[in-house]
Amino acid sequence: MLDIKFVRENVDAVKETLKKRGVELSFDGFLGSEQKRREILLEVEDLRNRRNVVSREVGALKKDGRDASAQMDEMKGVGEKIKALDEELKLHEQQMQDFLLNVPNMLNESVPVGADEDANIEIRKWGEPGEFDFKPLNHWDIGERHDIIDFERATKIAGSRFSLLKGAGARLERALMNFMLDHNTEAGYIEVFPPILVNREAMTGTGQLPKFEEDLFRVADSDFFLIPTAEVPVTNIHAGEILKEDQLPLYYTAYTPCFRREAGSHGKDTRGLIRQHQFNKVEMVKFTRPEDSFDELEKLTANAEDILQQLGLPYRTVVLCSGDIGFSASKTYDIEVWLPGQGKYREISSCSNFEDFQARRAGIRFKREGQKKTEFVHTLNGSGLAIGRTMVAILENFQQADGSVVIPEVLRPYMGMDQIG
RNA sequence: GGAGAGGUGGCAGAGUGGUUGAAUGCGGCGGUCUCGAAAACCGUUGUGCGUUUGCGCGUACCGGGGGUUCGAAUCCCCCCCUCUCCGCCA
Repeated sequence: MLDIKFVRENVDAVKETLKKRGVELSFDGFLGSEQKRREILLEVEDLRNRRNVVSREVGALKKDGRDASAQMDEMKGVGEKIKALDEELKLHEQQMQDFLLNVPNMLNESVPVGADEDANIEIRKWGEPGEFDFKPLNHWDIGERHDIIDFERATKIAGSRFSLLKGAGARLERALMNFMLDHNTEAGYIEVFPPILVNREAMTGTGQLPKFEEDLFRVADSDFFLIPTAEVPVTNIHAGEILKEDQLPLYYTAYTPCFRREAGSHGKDTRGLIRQHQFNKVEMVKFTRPEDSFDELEKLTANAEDILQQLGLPYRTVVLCSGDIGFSASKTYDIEVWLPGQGKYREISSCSNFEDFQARRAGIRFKREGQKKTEFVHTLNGSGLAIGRTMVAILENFQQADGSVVIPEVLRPYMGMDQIG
């Protein structure tokens, strides 16, 4: 959420950002309503003040055993008046809130302007796509061949966009999970295991609600939602808290399953593990001081990249353009891993700085040493990494002519084997 | 699911209609003392919003919402949550 004062004083800049993002949003009534809100507030607080003063008088008079009926009569109608104004005020405040909750974050000036992912800019590349002297298979073919991924039975159990991992496949999933958590823990992240069902408030705090409810699974007859990413419960760990400056920066890492409706992606990635309703991910979340957040974004991204380097998977890093970046983010790097089966780079991690956008929604603040006033922290998060897609990358990149798949060195202690097949 | 208890400041814990933003203790911060520290003593210590160049002032907040009243942490109604016991259960 943007600061209402900021929006009031920077309407043109906000409109410019909306344009860059390709978002249509009407400001009609916003400024007038905001003006009106403050006028009413002034009036109603004045009335309250009067009531408080007179009521105190009444108390003093009665204590002395004197008559206070004149004062009491004077205040008779004031309560009603306050109530009426309060109602009007609430209406305006609700309008402000509804509006602000649907305004996306401002963009960092380094974000390239563009309509869609074609305008994203590659800023780094690591490793070279391997040469194969045979036609590399898709991961689903490899999975089938070794009987480690079973899509048919998963469909029977749940439906499309679900998968059943078996044997070395299930083992690889678990190995990746543990390897990533260990990696991040060594990098200074605190491991947590949060609830994966969260309430509406938490979803609003990180920005999934109210705008993107159709992307989420909601549990029937309750107001619980299945998390689409660990970002939601982990960022909300400190919702409504005031942290001390010396607690920052705060790093967390969490493995969780993630659940997404994929409502708008019919026909995309219908085969394989790339786009699932349920997938596993290890996530990193940071809480930082405002002045540190962009340095921390670089470090966060580097940390995610390091996982790919240790696994020996070629990747490139792109900075998302204004039309492709998410609602809550100020700046985002996507890390894309090379997939020989598809012959292209695919997103495997998304690392974002949200600045104070989520912190304002969720009420995550901190106080500087010796300072009285509180400030919003900056929040960041990034995948480290999406586990299913990492499995895809390993199967496709390390497949051999004989059909076997070589397990990366760093995973072998976790896998208990050197190769699959 | 059944029965009961309870939700007050960072924590513990008073407060049942009139300067109570809230006693007291602990913790935190500042100071006195000390070579230094501990102890002791003194002082200080919530957040949001509005307003003001600033000091400040005003207002709201004692789980949430509504009601009674000149006035509510205190009375009434509804809701939520937590805890204990029983039942069930990984």
